[in-house]
Amino acid sequence: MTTSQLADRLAVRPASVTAMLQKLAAAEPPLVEYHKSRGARLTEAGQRAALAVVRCHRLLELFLHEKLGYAWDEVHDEADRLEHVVGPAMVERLAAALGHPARDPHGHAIPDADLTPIGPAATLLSALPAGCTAVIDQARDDDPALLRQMAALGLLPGITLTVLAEAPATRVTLGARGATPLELPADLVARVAAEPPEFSTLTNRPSKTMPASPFGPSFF
Amino acid sequence: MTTSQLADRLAVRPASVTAMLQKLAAAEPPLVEYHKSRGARLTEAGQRAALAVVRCHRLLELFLHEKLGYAWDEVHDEADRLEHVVGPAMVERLAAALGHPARDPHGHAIPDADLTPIGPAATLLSALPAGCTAVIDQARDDDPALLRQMAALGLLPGITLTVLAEAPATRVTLGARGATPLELPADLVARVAAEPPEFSTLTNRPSKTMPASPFGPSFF
DNA sequence: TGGCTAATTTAGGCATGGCTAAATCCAGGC
DNA sequence: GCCTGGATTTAGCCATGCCTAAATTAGCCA
Repeated sequence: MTTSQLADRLAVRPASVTAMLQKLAAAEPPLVEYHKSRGARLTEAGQRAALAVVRCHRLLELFLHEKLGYAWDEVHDEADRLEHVVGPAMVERLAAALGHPARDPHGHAIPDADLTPIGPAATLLSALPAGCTAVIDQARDDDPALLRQMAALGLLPGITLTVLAEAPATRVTLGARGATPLELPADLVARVAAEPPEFSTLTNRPSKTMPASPFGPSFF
Repeated sequence: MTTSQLADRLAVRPASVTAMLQKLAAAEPPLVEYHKSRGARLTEAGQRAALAVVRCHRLLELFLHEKLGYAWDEVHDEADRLEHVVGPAMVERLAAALGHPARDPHGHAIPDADLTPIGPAATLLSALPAGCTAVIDQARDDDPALLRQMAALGLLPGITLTVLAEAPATRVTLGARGATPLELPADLVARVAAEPPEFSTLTNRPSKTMPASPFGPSFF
């Protein structure tokens, strides 16, 4: 990662990134390996620290959705604030209370307690060739409007779709066959990933109901 | 409240208190009414802000105990960190998930959603006259050792006790009558409050089991 | 009323994590 | 091999919330 890539992602000035990278590289143990004017990369320790935060964030998202009845487009911001103060003990209690889940409400893998690195994401819808059949795997969690749009279209993790055309616009059919074709917006197909049915661990498990949790929180 | 009283309670230097009081008094709306060199007092808005934090803190404590299986002496610190980042929506969802409870695990009243001020606490055990029968009402939540000691003695909110003697040490019997007398440490009786049975809303409701939650979290 | 002591406030620092502006670096084009 | 422009780093500020040390205030007693 270069300094400016990080600055863009974090919506922060490059100078601030430089300062923070220097600090993280000087930490004990160092969390990044930093080569002046040349970019930085996570160390082993840095990757574990990052995975711990990701684990916490995703468990919180699932908790807010499953146990408190939040809609799947509302959980990200709350989790973002909570993730930095939730202690390790609470993370594990949350995991236990949720049954040590493998995925958050958006389909993202939840790192296990050992902080094993998680594999690469599935393929973006925008990269699927026409004729291809795939299972929705995950969607970015930081754009509520995207998530609401997906819910409205019935485009949820676990749903199977078939690509009819990729240009000029992505046209797909949902479900098995014969359903009415949908035209998917370009910004959507660039931020939703899918997998071949034979790879998906979500197939035919159309997630209780990501959007609004109409049944209410599970412990009422 | 004077500056030094606040400094003591907050374990902070008086100079820091002065600075913060000036800031809170200058806030819009002002949260404290501050008279230079003369002390400060909460404004209406300040009291509401404080009650909102207390409500959040106590709901979190109850949540951690009831839903995540924390022991009652472990919840305070976690709640202290969480209370400042939990948003208003989550507070109300927690309240709903817990059934809009009136008390936290230590017996403290939870302010309602309207932030109605809560009444004065019950009487300290140390102030009960010999011969008096009372129901344990609440205990300070910020001292895990005290809470563990109470649990070990069976001194839980809702438990009825009778004071046999107040000096030189407080001796009590727990439960109805005839039980073996207990001698209570001075630091304990100064931090646990009780009420006359006819005032208590906890009578004969010896709280499922404050200490360890042996049945595990309620939604397993 | 003067003065003394304790309480309080002011003045000036430190660390965090952001910022801008200015210097420096470096890679590609000539 | 230079030179130039974008990327990067440095230098120097700002706000927060805490600190210490010094000045000030206030209340009490003679």
